[in-house]
Amino acid sequence: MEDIADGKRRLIDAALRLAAAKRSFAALGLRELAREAGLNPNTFYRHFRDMEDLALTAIAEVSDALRPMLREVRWAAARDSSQAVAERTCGAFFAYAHGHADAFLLALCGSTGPQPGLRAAIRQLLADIAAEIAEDIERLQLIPSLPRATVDAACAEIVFHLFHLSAEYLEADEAGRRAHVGRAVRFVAWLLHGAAATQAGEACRAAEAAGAARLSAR
Amino acid sequence: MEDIADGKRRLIDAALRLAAAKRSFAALGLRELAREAGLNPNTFYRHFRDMEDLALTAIAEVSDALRPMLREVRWAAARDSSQAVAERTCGAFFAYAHGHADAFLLALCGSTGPQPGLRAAIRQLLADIAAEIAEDIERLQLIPSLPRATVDAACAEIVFHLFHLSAEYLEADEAGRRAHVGRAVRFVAWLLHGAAATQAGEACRAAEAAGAARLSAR
DNA sequence: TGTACATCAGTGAACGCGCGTTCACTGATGTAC
DNA sequence: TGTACATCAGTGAACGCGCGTTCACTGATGTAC
Repeated sequence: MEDIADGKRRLIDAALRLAAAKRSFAALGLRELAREAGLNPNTFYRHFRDMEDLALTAIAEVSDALRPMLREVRWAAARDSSQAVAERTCGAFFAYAHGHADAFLLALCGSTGPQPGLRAAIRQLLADIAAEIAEDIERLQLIPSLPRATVDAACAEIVFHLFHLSAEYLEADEAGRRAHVGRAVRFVAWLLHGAAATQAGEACRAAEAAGAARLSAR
Repeated sequence: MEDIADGKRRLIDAALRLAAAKRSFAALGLRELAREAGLNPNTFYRHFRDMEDLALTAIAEVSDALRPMLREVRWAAARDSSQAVAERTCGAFFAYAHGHADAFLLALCGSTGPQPGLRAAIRQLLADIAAEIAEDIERLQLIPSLPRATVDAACAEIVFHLFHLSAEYLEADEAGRRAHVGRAVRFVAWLLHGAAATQAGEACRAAEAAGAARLSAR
């Protein structure tokens, strides 16, 4: 991470800048990239096999920074109040997206782009974040009524939703961005309440069914 | 729609085929497109100003077919049972995505792509579908407890989620596709239940607050 | 401490190729009189 | 009913340009002895 060659660093940064500016990683040219980085086109091959290789490197950097940061936010928020966890995680997620808009736009482009490896890496990043959230929900006992499988599923939907929402977030102005964070927070609340309510309903129905079975067994 | 020139039709179809195959509309070339359509590169200019113009035409066709179809499905399902509406709408949505995979992949690529007009058109399409669902929920009195603004917001989240989910749906095999429809149905149930529960909670708290105010006013 | 050698980032010229866009053209299908 | 003209989809050649990739090279930094 730290002892990365100067040219490699410049190529990654240039790729983020260009892909974000033209909102397409697929249409990014190697020479265009080298020009932006102030390097000979050839130098690209010193560091990367191809464009996908570069994108995977950039995504790995985002993953390594974003995931521990979010985890840290959740544990800090949990110390204050369990209600704050969702809100603060949403806030931190979008704040990171805002601070690393280029990387997020690359990830958003890449998630629907031509490189299967890149699509898979982004999907994996979202899956990892979701798994960590689910784990924290369990460890911090935030929603004790929900079975782990349901928590996993709900977290996957939440991370998926927030990620795609970040596309609209990044295009908005200051007021719009605040509105999007609010929208996301409400979405998370709805989904978790809904999952809990559905769970309770099912448990209730199961209990009723068991009761009916006991009655009819008499 | 019907009296569309033969070459124009072939260019649109070729664009859908190529964009879906390479999973990128941005990286689609004009000559490549004409080759696929079996036409002279020049013919493109007879029918379209540029690539964005072509994409907007394709999206408009999808919109004109998909929206009335979904509406029809909802009203037909409502005649059977109000519970079936969400499930059948999800099913019909993904069935359409499956039958028009090329167009959906273009829309998915386009939603993060370089052309601002195309991004806006896709966003508008999703907004229109969401508005129609919200309208139907109100007219069919499917969730009478929810105020219209909340229904609007929930529908927007649902359509947004299903649209992006369709990317994973289209990559899955037969079993995976069924699983994705199930996932979507459960998601919709969670979100609507959650919105209703949150609403009830707020109404309750408001009532309590009003009660407390009345008490303290004595 | 000095020398020889290996490693590695970056260079510059050259290649053949497909690109978007232009121009002037053809040939078929309406349409006015 | 016939003729002249307009409209329109599609053609083919040509343009200059930027592309990805290759090759053989430089010069700096480490490393073994």
